[in-house]
Amino acid sequence: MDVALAAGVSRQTVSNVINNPHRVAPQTLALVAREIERLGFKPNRAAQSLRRRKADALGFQVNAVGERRLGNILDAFLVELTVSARRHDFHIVTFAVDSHEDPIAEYEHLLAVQMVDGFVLTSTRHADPRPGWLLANGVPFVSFGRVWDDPSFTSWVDVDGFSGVGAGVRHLFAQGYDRVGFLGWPEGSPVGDDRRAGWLAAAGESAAFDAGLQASSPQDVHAAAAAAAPLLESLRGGGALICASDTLALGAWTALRDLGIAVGSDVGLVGFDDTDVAESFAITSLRQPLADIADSMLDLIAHHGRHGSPAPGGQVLQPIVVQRASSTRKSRKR
Amino acid sequence: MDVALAAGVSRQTVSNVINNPHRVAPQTLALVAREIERLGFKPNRAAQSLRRRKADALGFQVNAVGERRLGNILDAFLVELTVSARRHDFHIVTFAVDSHEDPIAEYEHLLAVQMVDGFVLTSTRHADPRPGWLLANGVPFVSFGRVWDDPSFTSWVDVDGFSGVGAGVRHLFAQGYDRVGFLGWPEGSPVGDDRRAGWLAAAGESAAFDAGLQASSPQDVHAAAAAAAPLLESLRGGGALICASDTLALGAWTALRDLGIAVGSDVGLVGFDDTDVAESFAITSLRQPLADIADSMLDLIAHHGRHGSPAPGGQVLQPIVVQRASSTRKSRKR
DNA sequence: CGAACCGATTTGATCGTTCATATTCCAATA
DNA sequence: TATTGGAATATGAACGATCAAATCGGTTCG
Repeated sequence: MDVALAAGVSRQTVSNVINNPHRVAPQTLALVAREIERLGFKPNRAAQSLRRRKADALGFQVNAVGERRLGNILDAFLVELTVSARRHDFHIVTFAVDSHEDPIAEYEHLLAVQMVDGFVLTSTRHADPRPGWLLANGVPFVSFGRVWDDPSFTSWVDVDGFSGVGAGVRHLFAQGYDRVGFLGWPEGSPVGDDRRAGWLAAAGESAAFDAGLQASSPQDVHAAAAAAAPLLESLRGGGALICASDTLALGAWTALRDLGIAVGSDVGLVGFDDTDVAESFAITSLRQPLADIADSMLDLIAHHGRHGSPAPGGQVLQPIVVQRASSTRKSRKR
Repeated sequence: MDVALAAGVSRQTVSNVINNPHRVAPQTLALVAREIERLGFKPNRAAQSLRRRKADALGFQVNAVGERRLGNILDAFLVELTVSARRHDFHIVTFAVDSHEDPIAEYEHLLAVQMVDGFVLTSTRHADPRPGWLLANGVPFVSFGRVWDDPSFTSWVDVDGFSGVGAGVRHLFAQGYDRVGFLGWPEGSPVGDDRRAGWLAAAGESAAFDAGLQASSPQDVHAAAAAAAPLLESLRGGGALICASDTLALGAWTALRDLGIAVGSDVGLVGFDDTDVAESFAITSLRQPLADIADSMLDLIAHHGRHGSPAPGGQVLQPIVVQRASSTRKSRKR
């Protein structure tokens, strides 16, 4: 080792300077640290990885090809995750899984060749085989989004859809809209149902509550526009619509335009996720705190790595209202 | 080594079975291969990496946080790259660079610790320091998009914007639109200027060519709508507009709606990149062959890896017209 | 019949680090 | 003075693969 030679100490001492500074005499520490700095020494990851039997990397399954990206936060999430990972001394390795293939195989492979130590899961489906398999094999992982199937899985971080929509509804009332309708996904998706329940609870508190002011549509702009249109007709003149996603909100936005209803000043509109779609169309939305989410997730996984067992308890983070023109009642004239 | 024991051969023979099968006697080969299969043996990447001094991984710099993703193909590209990488025995490692930080430092770091062997560049800017540095240091890399600054950099794969727009223009004429205008970015961006030139060349061939039928706008839906509006007025009744990006096209789309002009049947519209935006709004667009691009890029980088020097010659791939409602003149009544 | 050759396989060293276990040195204690 | 203890540092082995060179059998040939 070059540094060892230059500093006149053994390789182990250099190793200790980096990994166990407290074991090294202050004077030696300073000397070696200076040489490390001077020579720009960086420990070789392959060698570390081989000896320590860990990769310092996490796998991240990217959306299958052809998957919808519009109004999807996962791409933005990957960026935040990458940024966070650096602080946690992890690297992120992407991988894809053929849809007609055993989804577990690639996870198994990456672990077997010691390419990654664990995984960051997203888009956990109903009856998803991954959490169970990972848990059974003692593989560290965290999921972005609750693993609704099984409450005993606790390695997750999620956003509070219920409270989030509630906050959105209260925001709309505070802006002076008198009724708030809801456009969600068809019943049956845990996330969607949670958000709908948030609307029911918050809007239900108002005097003018009408449980009929809701509609549902799949996650598609065109379909959402069609589903929203009749609802928007009845919200004309001071009502507002809150949606389970920005994509749905965008659908509603185009419907409003087609109906000749002024977005914001006549009918309020709020989306969910605060994707680029919301920003581009000036639609108020509920921002998922992606940076905090990524950070929490890596904390949880690092905990697992250190203690050998999953960290207890999932974490629910609060989204925040990002106000834009679509929920601004009136630009004040002066 | 377990397999060696089970097959009754030395570890080196097992290694040869995997890496140099021709050196092994057919009978031994079969025997060892069977044991490898049976025991599910996968060579440890850390050990390989240490010995061979290569990481079998490429770095991919993700968009800075806060970067526009709407109408951006890079997220989709990363997916294709990940898929392709697997075929080329590479892994993709994402990393981010703080905007106020030396952009080279992270590249240097990843190489120094032997986390990656090379890089896949995207979004090469004018006067980008990266290609020069990488070249000077003999680091394998490919760029998605020409490195316009310096024609001596040949490690790139790009899409032919000139021809692509030309194909779009011809498509529009074939559909029966009589004039084709252009909405592009402000002059000065090589990509944008290339696409504009493609319009000039193709539209210039038509009898009714009017060089005044163009406008420009930054890459933003709202701004694009404002810039497109006057142009669209003069294209009413059988004209068409081709745009330098889907984002611009989406702006034009909203402008058409606001002007009460029927998209497609009255005025044609074509975007570029074929992102989700185009699909969601039924806008005809020029599809970048991302899978082919990723494949070509990895071929180039693998070439560098094998031969120690950059592969000669950049590659230009052709985008193809994906027709949707926005450029369909009339749904045939029956 | 021995030398030379050849393909198939094995052996020893090595990549760069960390772990486990020495060793060294010096001060405090019996 | 000899003993013990502990902090600081050094040494040998190991992680799991590949490389380079050695060995082993068996042919071929002079």
